[in-house]
Amino acid sequence: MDTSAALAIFRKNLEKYVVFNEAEWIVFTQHLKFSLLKKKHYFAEPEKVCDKVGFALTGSVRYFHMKDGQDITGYFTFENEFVSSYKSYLTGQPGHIYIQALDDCRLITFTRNDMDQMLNNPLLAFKMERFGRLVAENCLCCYDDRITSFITKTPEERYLQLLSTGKEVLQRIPQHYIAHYLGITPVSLSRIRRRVMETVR
Amino acid sequence: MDTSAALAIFRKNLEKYVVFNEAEWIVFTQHLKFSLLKKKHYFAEPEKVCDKVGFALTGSVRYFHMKDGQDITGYFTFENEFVSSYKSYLTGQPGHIYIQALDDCRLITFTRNDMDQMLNNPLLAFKMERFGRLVAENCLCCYDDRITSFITKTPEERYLQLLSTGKEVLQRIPQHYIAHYLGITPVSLSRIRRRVMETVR
DNA sequence: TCAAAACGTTAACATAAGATAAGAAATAGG
DNA sequence: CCTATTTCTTATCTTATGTTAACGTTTTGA
Repeated sequence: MDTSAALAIFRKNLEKYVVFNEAEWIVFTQHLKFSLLKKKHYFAEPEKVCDKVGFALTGSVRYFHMKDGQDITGYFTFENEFVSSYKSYLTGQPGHIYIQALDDCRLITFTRNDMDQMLNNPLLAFKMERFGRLVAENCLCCYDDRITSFITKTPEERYLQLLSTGKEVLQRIPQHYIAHYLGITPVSLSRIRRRVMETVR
Repeated sequence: MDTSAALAIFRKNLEKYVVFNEAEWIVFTQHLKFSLLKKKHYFAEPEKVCDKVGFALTGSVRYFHMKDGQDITGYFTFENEFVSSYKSYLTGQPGHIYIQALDDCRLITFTRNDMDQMLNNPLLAFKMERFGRLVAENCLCCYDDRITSFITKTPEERYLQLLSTGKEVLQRIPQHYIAHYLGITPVSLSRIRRRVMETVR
């Protein structure tokens, strides 16, 4: 995949938020950088400000916390999705999470500074405000669903919900990471799976 | 509190997002309505599209789900905060939650239609895009913290965290509502409180 | 003011989850 | 290809939570 093909894919994926005309796209792309995040390397780390957003052309990442020396996975993103310690990016404050590549990731990135420049560039400002709004709003809806599932569902129900939404993309993810994503221990998820299997039978 | 005093308070509270000049403010306020939501009445209900956002001048509201005939509280907001079934407002799809007044609430409201008009009004569009973005981003940070607490903390730790953030405003809220907000049952919260008391002693 | 409803605690019991450890299976990486 | 690591399951034990019900207290609303 060459640079222009990658940009075309990125542009296509942005269309659910905003559509750039040619002039805008030229300026926008001047703020983009390509990078490779190799497997097990970190996109973000605690105590550090995450001043950038990435878009994964290929590869996937894992978001995790460290608590009492234990690594607790909170989220994943996959190809054609954004990657960032979003809260840190937004606030400019140090984040609390690790973001680690599960595979080699080909990324398109822009920094907070780039975004601020674009927000101050009359040619792009309006569209970037809208872009930022729509991304945040979209993200908010996902967060809302997730909080609701913690409030109203049991771990078993959350697991069944995850199965039913059938993100086959989760197939690749080790099960103990998924357990923490569901708010339980790997051992507990293993038991839930057995329970579910026996019930279905 | 008369109308102009109420508007002044609203304006002041919006300043953490955007600052309106006089011309903008005049247009903006033309889209606002005042209303009274009486105690126990609903601002939003499941199956209905919530097409508006409120700002509570006075009063507080409770957000809850119904599951198997049981009422499960997910959130609260208080005076000088926004009220909305935000996801429903954003998507235009029917919501899943009840929003019920805990006290009589004096509200300033605007509809989604009003917002869309303002987003299409050159005088206001840019500022409203930014407003929408900053509100969503701010909300996102709160949601992020909450999800993190479900992933990384025990119910007891979540309760202690809630105490320490010392929102005295929660003092007014019945404890069984807070239990569900923390993702546990009222009986369990009562036991946690006893445990904590005994430990402190 | 008074009866009804809501609220918080406690108890008893059943169930599920956490912690730890062990072992088998799958995977990774040289 | 082979070893080291990772991953998943299972077992045991402990602890926390859910469920239900009872009781006393407080609050509400007519």
